[in-house]
Amino acid sequence: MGEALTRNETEVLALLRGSNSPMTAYQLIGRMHRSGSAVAPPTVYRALKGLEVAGLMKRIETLRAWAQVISPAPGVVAICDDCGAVRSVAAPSLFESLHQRLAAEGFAEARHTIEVHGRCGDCTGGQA
Amino acid sequence: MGEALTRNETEVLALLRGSNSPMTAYQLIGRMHRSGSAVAPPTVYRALKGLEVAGLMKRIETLRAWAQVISPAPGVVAICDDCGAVRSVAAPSLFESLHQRLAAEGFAEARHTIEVHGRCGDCTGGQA
DNA sequence: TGAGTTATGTTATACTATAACATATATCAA
DNA sequence: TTGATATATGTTATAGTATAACATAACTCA
Repeated sequence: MGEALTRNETEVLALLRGSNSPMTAYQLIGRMHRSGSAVAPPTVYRALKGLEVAGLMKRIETLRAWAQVISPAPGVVAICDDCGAVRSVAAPSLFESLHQRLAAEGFAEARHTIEVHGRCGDCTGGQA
Repeated sequence: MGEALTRNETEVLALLRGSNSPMTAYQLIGRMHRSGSAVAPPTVYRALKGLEVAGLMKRIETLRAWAQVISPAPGVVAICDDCGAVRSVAAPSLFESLHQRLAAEGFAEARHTIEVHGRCGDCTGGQA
């Protein structure tokens, strides 16, 4: 467990850590070019995949972009359409009730994607 | 309300109705070509957008494909990885608890995407 | 040494989606 | 009937996202 990251994975992770919001694969490629690593798409897609498997990143499906996420386990991804920030929020009871609901339909879950767009607390200034 | 569908929208909807599983935009284009309408991508993307606005279809983000959906309101999309079938399941209490959970974080929701992959009842043969 | 494995590099191409502009068709008021 | 407006469609080109396939390097360890 906890495999060491490769050189490319480390570089991609650092870029995403330094970004407040998700980046597309091609934004990452652009950044890497500017910083001297002239990588091709497969390089960054490989790194993204490795980081995803390691649980360090997620593809944000609704943005077709990639974000570093902290949360382990399945979480709810909250995406601020204002500042771009992405947070993964734990919600075990929610997943439990989702499980109940789907089991009632005879559906056996394997993988969840829950993304919510809106405005984060910082951007609403408190008035949700 | 209930605007009439355009010719292209009608054709795209008919194709999706006839399909058990979601189709990509380019699969739709291919089908339409074979049936005599030599449409270009913007044509089908426009139709898809119109149908989505009308609440008749959804883009399945995790599949990058489009599916006819019945359910009104926000629902949970259950996708069978075996047979490809997509169902939209109502789950009002789930959305309510999701709302509570996010409000507690100061997050003001605007739009949800909930997609669950797994195996449907037909494919598990009952044993979930 | 050399066989196996993992990471990387490289080229090309597939797949998904939209911009921008052109044309047609419908509606309706003057 | 004309023309103003709006809506639908067509057309060409291109942007943006992702992977296949093959080549090379580097590492490990029997």
